[in-house]
Amino acid sequence: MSDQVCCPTIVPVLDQPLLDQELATLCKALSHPARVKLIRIMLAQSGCVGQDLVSALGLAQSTVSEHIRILKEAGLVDAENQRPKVCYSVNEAKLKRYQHLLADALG
Amino acid sequence: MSDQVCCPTIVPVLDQPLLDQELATLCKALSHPARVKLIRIMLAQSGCVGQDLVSALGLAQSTVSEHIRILKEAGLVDAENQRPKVCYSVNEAKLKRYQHLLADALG
DNA sequence: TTCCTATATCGTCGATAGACGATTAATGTC
DNA sequence: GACATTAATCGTCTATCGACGATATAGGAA
Repeated sequence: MSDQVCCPTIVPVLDQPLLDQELATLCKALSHPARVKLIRIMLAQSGCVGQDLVSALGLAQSTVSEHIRILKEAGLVDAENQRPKVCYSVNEAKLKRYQHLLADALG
Repeated sequence: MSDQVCCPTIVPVLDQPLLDQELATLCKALSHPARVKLIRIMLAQSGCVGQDLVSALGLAQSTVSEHIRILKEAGLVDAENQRPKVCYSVNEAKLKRYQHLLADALG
């Protein structure tokens, strides 16, 4: 048991493994600068075709596609098929949820 | 060049590689549930000794130490030496900066 | 049908993450 | 001095990430 100076009592912090996991997963999705930029671009123009994202990032098409996949998997990005193109856009609800979780967990 | 339906014009999104990187780095620090929980615990009791964190997480001491190191490296956690113990606490300023960055970049 | 375009997926590679046990370093205590 | 306690570091292992080129897939256009 630890003592006085810095933490006199051990506050029982609620175990919230699901929330910890959800927040961590969302953070992970944004843990790469390319993915942050993707979100910024999509927000700025309310949806964007993949080709333009490839140009904007200056990475290989397969690499950008993979970043988009990760964002979709986290629920942060939606894809609307307009064959042969695809329109990607930010899922605003998920973004809000993310910020809510953050505010909730981290004050 | 892409056309009409989903993104009529290509909005020139400001290149902000430093901000993208900073936000991504902070997100990465929180991209593991154990680290989210560490922050939650530290916030709940305004500082905490390592031993208690080890008990709370149920992971090996070396593993917890590594998670703490990552949080310190991101600037999210400060350590105050109280030999032989160490008191860890959340750097509130950095936390605020994180939320500010998020709000700024992601609306 | 035969191309062309746009996106997704596959396979590969090197780098990094995450876990652990063992060890080290720094103190306080006996 | 010998010992116990606490945290940091080291070494090792497996798993995952991030990049790329090559290929597959699905439509539209000629």
